[in-house]
Amino acid sequence: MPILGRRDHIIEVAIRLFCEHGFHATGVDRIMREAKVSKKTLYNHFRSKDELILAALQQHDSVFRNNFVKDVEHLANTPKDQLIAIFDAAEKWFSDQNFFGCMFVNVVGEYSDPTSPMRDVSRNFKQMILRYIVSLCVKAGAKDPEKLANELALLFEGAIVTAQISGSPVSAGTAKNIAKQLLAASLAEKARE
Amino acid sequence: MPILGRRDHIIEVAIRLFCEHGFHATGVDRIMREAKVSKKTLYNHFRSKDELILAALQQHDSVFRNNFVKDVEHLANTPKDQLIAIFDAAEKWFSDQNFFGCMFVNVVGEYSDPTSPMRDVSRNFKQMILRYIVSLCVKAGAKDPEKLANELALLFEGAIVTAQISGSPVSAGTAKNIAKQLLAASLAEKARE
DNA sequence: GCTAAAGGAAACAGATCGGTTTACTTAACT
DNA sequence: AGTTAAGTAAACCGATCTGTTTCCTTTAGC
Repeated sequence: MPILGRRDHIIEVAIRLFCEHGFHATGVDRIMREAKVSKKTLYNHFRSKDELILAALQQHDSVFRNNFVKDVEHLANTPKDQLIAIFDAAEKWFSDQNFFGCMFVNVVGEYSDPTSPMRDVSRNFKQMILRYIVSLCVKAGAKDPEKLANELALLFEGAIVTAQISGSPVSAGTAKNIAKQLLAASLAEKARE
Repeated sequence: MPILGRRDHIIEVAIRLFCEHGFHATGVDRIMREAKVSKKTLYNHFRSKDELILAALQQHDSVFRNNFVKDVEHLANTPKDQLIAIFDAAEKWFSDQNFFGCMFVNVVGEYSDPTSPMRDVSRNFKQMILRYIVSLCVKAGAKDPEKLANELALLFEGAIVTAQISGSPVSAGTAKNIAKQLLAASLAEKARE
């Protein structure tokens, strides 16, 4: 296996284990065993477990972003419809056998120090999602795009956690329903100007 | 210290540490050290760490429920206003120095086995919150109380996680704003009958 | 074909994990 | 006053944790 592929493979395995079992509960021994890689190789690519955690979070950030945006764009064509399609993509995500909630929410539950780099990555991820929703709100012609985007992001967050705890994807539909109302109200207000 | 007081004291310390640092990261040594209790005493009251975790979750369940309902009832008098006051109580909660998100969300991030007793406790907690909101919706005269309650519970969840990650309590206001719209719409639909 | 980097397996280190046991002390009840 | 239950501090257990090191094999480039 090529060198860069090996590093990515370790990260991929680590993401899966961190998502399913958490960060403190996942030891490096298990990661190297499941990645079929020696401990020396693992520590050759990552200086510490914390660095591997950070690399996993950053990788998951970009992979999730790409997949999610792609999903939304395949599910709807106009910005207005895409704002709603966010929750269809969410439902698909929640229905996956390997859905264990949001990795960035889970990591924040294990590292509470606000100066921790893990929390930085989590905050950045959520801000990235928010910026994406803001851009759709602007293109859709919302009255107050920032406000609407914050509301939709909060709905998204609520749907994720509710699905994680209940074990059911129906929360996506609940959130979608509210989103439709908020979007319609925002567009109507704009039209009334 | 009386015997029952000692057990409760251990649980109280455990709850604080589990909330701040997570479950796997908090060792029994640290709990006994901060509770100023010997290891023998701790294992005399709890057969294992898992049993202590469960006891902590159950205790937090009832304490949180009592405090939260009391807060809501002090903040508003009518069921309709109390449904909105949920988010004022939430803002107060988020502003606390010792706010580390919802203990039941955090525990689910560390124990993914759906048959785990920790997840049972979490599901039960969220259902208890939902039933409370349903009862308020019924008393408020909502058109579809179950539906509205599910929506408000999802908003509540979203506000909690958003506050936890962002470190700001403003998400409570965002959720409150949406809640007002949903409640008004539900009551208006009912009146139109 | 030789050199050098990289990987694998496994031993090792020191700390910490959950949990048990021992020896001694405290406090309460008849 | 003497018994008993419950406490403490600390040693101890085996397992596991993150991280390092050793020794040997593979592989790739010149």
